[in-house]
Amino acid sequence: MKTDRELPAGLDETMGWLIGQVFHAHLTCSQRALADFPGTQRGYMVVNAAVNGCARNQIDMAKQLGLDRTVMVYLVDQLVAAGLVERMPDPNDRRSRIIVATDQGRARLGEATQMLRQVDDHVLGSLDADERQRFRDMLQRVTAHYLAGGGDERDACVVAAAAADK
Amino acid sequence: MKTDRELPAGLDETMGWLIGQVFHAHLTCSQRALADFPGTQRGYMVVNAAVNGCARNQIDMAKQLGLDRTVMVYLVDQLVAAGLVERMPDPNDRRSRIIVATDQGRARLGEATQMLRQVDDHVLGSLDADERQRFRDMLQRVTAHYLAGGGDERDACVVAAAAADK
DNA sequence: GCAAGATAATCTGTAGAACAGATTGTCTGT
DNA sequence: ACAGACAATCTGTTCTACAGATTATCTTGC
Repeated sequence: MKTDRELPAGLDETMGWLIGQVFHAHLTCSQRALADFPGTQRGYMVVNAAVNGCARNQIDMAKQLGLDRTVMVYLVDQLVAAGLVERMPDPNDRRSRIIVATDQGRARLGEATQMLRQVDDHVLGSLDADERQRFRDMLQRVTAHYLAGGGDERDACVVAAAAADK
Repeated sequence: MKTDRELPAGLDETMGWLIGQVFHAHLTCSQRALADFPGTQRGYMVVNAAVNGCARNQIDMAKQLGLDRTVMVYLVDQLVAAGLVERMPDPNDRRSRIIVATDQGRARLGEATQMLRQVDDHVLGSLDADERQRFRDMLQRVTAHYLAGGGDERDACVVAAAAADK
């Protein structure tokens, strides 16, 4: 009754398409959930990183989050304007600005995190609790493995190898 | 020795970030694999759909693949120029063009599919064969569930519900 | 102590993609 | 035959990411 729209023939076996669909589903859904959060998903990431305090400065944070340094500028601008974070001058290096979360930022982050949890439950609605845990676990391992391998850099050789045997 | 780059604190629990990382990993890797495939991933999707012949015309195919109709135009343009597909006039409706794959298109699709399989193996390298199968299965179920629910449309209510209890 | 190079943040300009809207040719129903 | 709908295309606008230059600051070598 619901499955009048089926998976496109052939594509349902394509891993890239499947991942893309799930990504898109989660993206659009969380986009709405974070609609009035400055910078939406990326803003959330920055505030989260600020709360955890695991970055020495803007560029360092940008690298950790996989953002462009120039994007970071107006992203932090928005968050500062909304009062969620502050640019603290680094006493040890006057070039650097340390991004610290305000109390309000901490509070908004908590709310947003709860809403995102509901998004997770919605998007992964067809998996039971046990499967969800396994799914998350697999994602973590794949991500860790990818980042450990240096991100994009190593991919080239794989492609070269694949192109070789033709 | 490899894990000098760890998962950012806090974010590693965020489902959206994890999915995004895996998506990005697969995207960039398959982008290189399909570098000389006209239209890269999207071109691949179109040729695949053309081979399966499950679309009545361009717009229908665009809908099935989740592409914009105007994007479809220059995407098919590229593929025609490369000789992978042809725009056949629909004898029943002269407005429509049926997208059919050429022999060359079929061949290139086969090659590309093989390369993408190697990309899958590379990106999911940290999962064993059994886990990979379960992972793909979960993705299929989540995607089917999402598409069956009408894609984006239904998401709004979830967000509304989440926003309500504050 | 100071010139030379590196680095953090910012600003500017540009290239590319996505999308809305108008246009042309065609179909369908009355 | 005429009005409205639809397929494909074209045009123009908007938005975003990114490269490159700029300014202020730090570090190093002499």
